[in-house]
Amino acid sequence: MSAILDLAPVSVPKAADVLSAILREKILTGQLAPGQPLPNERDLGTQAGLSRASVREALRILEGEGLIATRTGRNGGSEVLRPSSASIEKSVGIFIRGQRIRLEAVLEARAAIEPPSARFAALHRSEEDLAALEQIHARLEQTSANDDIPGFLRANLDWHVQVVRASRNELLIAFITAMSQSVYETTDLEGFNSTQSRKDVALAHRKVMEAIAAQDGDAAARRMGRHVGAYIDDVAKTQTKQAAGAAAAKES
Amino acid sequence: MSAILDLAPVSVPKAADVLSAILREKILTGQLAPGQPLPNERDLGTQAGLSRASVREALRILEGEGLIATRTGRNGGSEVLRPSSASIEKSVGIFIRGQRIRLEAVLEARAAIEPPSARFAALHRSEEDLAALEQIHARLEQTSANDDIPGFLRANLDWHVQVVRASRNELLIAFITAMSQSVYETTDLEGFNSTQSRKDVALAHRKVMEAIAAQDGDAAARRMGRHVGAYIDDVAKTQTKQAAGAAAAKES
DNA sequence: ACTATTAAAAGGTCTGACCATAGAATTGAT
DNA sequence: ATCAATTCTATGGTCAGACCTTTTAATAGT
Repeated sequence: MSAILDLAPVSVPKAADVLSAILREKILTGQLAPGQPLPNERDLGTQAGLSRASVREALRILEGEGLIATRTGRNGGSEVLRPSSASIEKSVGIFIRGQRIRLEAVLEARAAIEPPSARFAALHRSEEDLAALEQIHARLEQTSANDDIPGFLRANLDWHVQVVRASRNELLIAFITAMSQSVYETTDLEGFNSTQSRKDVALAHRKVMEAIAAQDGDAAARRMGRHVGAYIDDVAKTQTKQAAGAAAAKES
Repeated sequence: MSAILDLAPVSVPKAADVLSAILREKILTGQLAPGQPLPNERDLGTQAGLSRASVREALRILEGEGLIATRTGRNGGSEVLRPSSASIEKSVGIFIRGQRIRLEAVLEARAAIEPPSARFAALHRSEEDLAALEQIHARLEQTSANDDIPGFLRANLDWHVQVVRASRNELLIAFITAMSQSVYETTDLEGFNSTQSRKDVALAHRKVMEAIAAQDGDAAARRMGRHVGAYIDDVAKTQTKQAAGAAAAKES
């Protein structure tokens, strides 16, 4: 007969996962500080009692998480990195593309984050933040005057990111940056075809900047809210028009 | 003599990166649909003209990005996954830990996202959403009555996540979920020691739920804003008290 | 028809070799 | 002594092939 042991399904973790988990923990707890070099792959294998192949898989995992960087050549090897928002941006980008998130949903999320961010920006902004905003705004007006639509879109997005930067909240910055990338890639440029619409954007930005400069959080949040709300409406209208256009074209 | 060719620094991408990029593109564009099996590693190597080691590194990268899953055994192999918010949660968690983001900053970001999310929730919520909220709320009151502080915290966080779920915005859901995990791990439980503070939380939740049920977006956003604002103040106070206590203990 | 055994197909791991790259060390001419 | 060209070497990148482990299909036996 056989005794019933009521064992939980025994997990068989892979060597590379175990090693990467150990190293990840050392990095995240600060035992391995940013800039510090890891032993070379052969030594790591010897120390861990693993083959070089397994060590390499572990390093690849950490590299994918943005925790280390690896260089070839003499004095090469793997170096510990400070985790940046880059991997958040990557995963958000994959999420948006993979889930086929609609542009309106991305804009909606952006619209949710930006007004409170503008409030924080008004409260926390430094003089450098204001200068950066002004510089981007100048670029916005320059590209607008030159009918450089892609440049205008770029400057527009950069301005919004910079507002959030001024909030000094690293998470909000990471989220906005991640979404901006996708917005840039999927935004239709036609919405900015008219000089008037570009002037409206510039004016709204100017009002928000004034509130931020004056450290008036309420006004900054309110004006930003109106601005992004109007923008979403515009996009919706443009897309409706396009859909109508497409339908008309189909009929002919 | 040697002609000047003005070459850009020629990039030497790694085999695994190239292969993973190709497969990633096929997955994200839908050429490889979720559920579909990839060829086995040996075949992939033959098809791509690469060694199995390189193929495995490529698969590991995709696995880390949550794009495929791999099983061992006969009928095993790699299968395409639908990208979920799991990898966003992972990268946000690493970011928070690695950058040593303060709890207040996480709460601040949450406080920024939740009021607009509550507004969307009021506009988009289904009956199922309301039922889910009620159920979590019941758990909150149950754990509160039992002085089950960890359970109360869990129910509390779950409720906030569920509100955002009702917003139907996948990105906001992903962000909130990601942050909640970190909040749960780092929140000090002392803030909920008093029966009164727990009752305050329950009451605030009730008010928000009423607004969401009534599809009153403005009220939902306003009430949620007050609730999370009060919560942040509480945390700040608790931490100040703790700091004072630590200082006093030091002096003695 | 059911159970136990065996076989096969897949991923997981290891070994050891060799290639490619980048910086260090050496050499040699001025 | 200095600088430029050359050679060397430490490191990651790649490959080939073997073997182990896990899972399930196929088979044999009752």
